Amino acid sequence: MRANFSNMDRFELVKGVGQEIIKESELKQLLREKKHPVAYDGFEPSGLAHLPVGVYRPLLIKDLLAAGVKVKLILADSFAWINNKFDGDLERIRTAGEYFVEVWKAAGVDMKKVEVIWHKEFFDDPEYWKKVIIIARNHSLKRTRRSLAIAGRSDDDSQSAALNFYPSMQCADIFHIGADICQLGLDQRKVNMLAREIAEKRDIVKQLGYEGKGVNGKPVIVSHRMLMGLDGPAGAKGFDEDSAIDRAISSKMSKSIPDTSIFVHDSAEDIKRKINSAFCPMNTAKDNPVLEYTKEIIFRSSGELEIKRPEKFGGDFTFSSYRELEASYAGGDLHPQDLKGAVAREIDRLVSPIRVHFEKDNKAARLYEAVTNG
RNA sequence: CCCGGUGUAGCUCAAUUUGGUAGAGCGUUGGACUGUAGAUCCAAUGGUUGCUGGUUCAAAUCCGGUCGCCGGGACCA
Repeated sequence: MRANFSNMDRFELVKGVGQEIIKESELKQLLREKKHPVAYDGFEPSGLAHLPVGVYRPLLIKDLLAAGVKVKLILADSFAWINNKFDGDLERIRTAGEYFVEVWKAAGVDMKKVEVIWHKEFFDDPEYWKKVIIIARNHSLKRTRRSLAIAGRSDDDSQSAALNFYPSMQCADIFHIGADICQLGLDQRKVNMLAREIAEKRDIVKQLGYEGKGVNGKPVIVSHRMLMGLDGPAGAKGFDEDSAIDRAISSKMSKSIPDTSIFVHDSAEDIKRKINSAFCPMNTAKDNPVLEYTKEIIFRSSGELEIKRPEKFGGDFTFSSYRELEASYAGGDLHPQDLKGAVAREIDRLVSPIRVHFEKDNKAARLYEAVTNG
């Protein structure tokens, strides 16, 4: 990897990670001002690692690291506990968290450069709770409910009251770790926006100990894309007022729907079968999950893609950029079935080291076992 | 703790009033059509009716008990 990136290169790298950036001008400024700004991502340990978490996120982390960004990863064990994951058993939640760390190691992330934070540490810190309350004091209950972005608005009232702590806590995380960049999924944008709004008050920023962080005491938001499920775009489910964002979130690949997800433990045959049955309209680049994986995963990881196909369909061909491939596909020169073959092969190439690690390594196998039976 | 509602196929629900061993849509699988998928058409797959005891020739249905979920209320010295 090259050692000296220009600020413009660094900007392009970070920009490439985000589907939405609030705001680009601030990101530019941040990268100018700080050689090693802090970005954070966090999530609740639960279930098995699928493509977005097990393969895509590691690729994004690598890009951030390459841009000189310091990456902090919050394993939201206490959030999972509040949410009653694993029957509220913190030990099992922690095991699930360790499993994910193991996934990223196997995916080739240099975990020495990534700071892993267990949220439970904050949970036990009175200073953290002070920040949670300061944030809660500075926005309305209505705003908190809006930030939750729970699908199916009609039964919002029957949700656990504990969920109301989420937004204030998640915001507090940002200030508590002094994150310059909120690098979470697009589905988390509302909470990040809330943090920006709260950060507009100077005295609050001071109380939260966030002075000098972000840009002018405000965090920059770099929301990464939600990879689509294998079955393609879904209708809007009410996650956001913006219909495009709503659809993007509604269409995301979900761990809880195994048939539309690829997991890092899937065999080459599984992957082939799943990709082959994926939604993939001919000549159409928009809302096409297979093309999305091609762009976001394959080209992000290797920079070229070889298509193998019978002579009668044009013979083998190697694309050296996504742009080139998309044009060919949109023009009808590249057939979906030929693309699928190549995509399945390349996804397996990325998944197989992880899959094998969890089969061969004793510690990893034990974690996998524990999460599977959890 | 009390009152009410509810529990039926993987999912959403019907059949309970007038007992006769369960249906639909969606999903899943296969086929047709496309050199992929989807859409469309055809076919198949689907359930110890929460659990338990009883009444009856016969119980998803009636009666008792029990468990889970949802809503409301009471208690708050």
